[in-house]
Amino acid sequence: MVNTASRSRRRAPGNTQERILDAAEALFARKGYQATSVGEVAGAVGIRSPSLYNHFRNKEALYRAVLERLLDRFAAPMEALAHGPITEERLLDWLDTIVRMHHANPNLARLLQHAALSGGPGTGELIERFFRPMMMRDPRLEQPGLRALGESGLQPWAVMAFNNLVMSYVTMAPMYRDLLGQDPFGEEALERQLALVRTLLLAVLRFDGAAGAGYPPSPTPSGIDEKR
Amino acid sequence: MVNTASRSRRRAPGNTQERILDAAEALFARKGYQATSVGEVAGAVGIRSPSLYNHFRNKEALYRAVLERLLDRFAAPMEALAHGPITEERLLDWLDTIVRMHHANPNLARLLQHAALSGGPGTGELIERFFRPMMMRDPRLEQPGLRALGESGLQPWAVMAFNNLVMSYVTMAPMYRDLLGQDPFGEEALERQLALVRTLLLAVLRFDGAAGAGYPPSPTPSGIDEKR
DNA sequence: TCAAGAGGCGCGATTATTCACACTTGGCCC
DNA sequence: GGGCCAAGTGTGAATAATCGCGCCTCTTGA
Repeated sequence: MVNTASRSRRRAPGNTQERILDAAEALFARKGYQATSVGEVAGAVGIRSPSLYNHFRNKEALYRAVLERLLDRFAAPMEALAHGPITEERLLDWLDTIVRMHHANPNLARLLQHAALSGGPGTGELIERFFRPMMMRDPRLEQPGLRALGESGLQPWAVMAFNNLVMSYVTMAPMYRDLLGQDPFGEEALERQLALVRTLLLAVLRFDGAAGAGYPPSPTPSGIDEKR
Repeated sequence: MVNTASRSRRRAPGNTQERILDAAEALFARKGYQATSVGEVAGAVGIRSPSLYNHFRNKEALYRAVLERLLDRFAAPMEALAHGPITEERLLDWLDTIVRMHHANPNLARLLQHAALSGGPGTGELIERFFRPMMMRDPRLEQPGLRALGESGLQPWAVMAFNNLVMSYVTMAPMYRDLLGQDPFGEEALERQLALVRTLLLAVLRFDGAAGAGYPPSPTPSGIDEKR
């Protein structure tokens, strides 16, 4: 479908727009929206910043394009989990899928984390499009253990917890790199993270009544400085 | 000369240095090191940026002072957990404590998250002083379920997971504020988070064999307990 | 009277963005 | 083929704003 008949001269090795998006994604993910300069992005691509404006109206448009591309990448696999009854093994599948997605492409989690901390353009849409769908109280919880979850009103909290668990692995990984003595994004680490997360889910499901409000109102260990 | 305009009493409640630290902490926590300008900090305090240099040598020194103060606040309660044998209920206490600490003062978690994503001054020290101590393979695991954890080499991974879980609650909370229909930093939310996290820990401890050996897609080729 | 601390001024660098301009193309007419 | 133009994509120079930060003066509480 793509012609690209003649080999480009010394001009553009590939689609510049795509290369800008790649570079911008990496930089926005690492430094956030504000701390990333368009000159930096341009430099990473190998052009000067004014040239970048031939492809994107401004910095914000570039950022939104990056977001859009990332959300699209995640949309399809998530959609697949959206139909049919929810069983234990389907929950495991869901976990498995998002762990692998974030592992294979950590930048969405990083951008979401930046947005959660600092805000920035499009944060509202981000919430609506990425978080809202997975937080809606789901009437499809059919198994007894799962139904308890849904009816106790705990479901969104549990979803949040597991989602945080998965995303923070990606966003905090650099901190643990040395401590673990293993590349957090290697194959072996992925398997370990998968096993751990799966174990947690199974454990909490089996635990059952767990969800119930039957928890002692916290013993309050030692003094914790409140804000003055 | 004439432009006096006669400001209000310039005697502030506490000394200016403290107020600068407060403002800087809030801003660094929200926007990160690079994206925060000293003018912004000064503005929040109610002074001009050159005045700020009467109290801190430069931006980096200010940032490090903020870090220092935060680490100090967390040091004492953490220290309390550092001695004696580790039992199930002591683990629960530990979780309880750090959840409450982060809840009462979310800024350390936010700064750590920024540092994990973008680096910045003092990131190395942050790792050594905050993460290293809690990641060291602990010989004090005495209960059978816990011993399995330690000997399987899974301990650091489990610690990381629970720490991530607690910290990401703080750093991601803004995203969920609307979705949960509740202030994530209110009293009620704290209790809920405490119950959830405690349930998770108990569940995974009870789950036992949890170590992961029994999981199909996780071969776990053994022998990872080596430390680099 | 004195020093701590606040503010005005300003330098040099960097920011996002615009503009005028060069060059390389593919397509079209002759 | 050659001539020609429009579109696309690159550039350096220039804009105004903001950045971190040093210098120097003035106010103020002790």
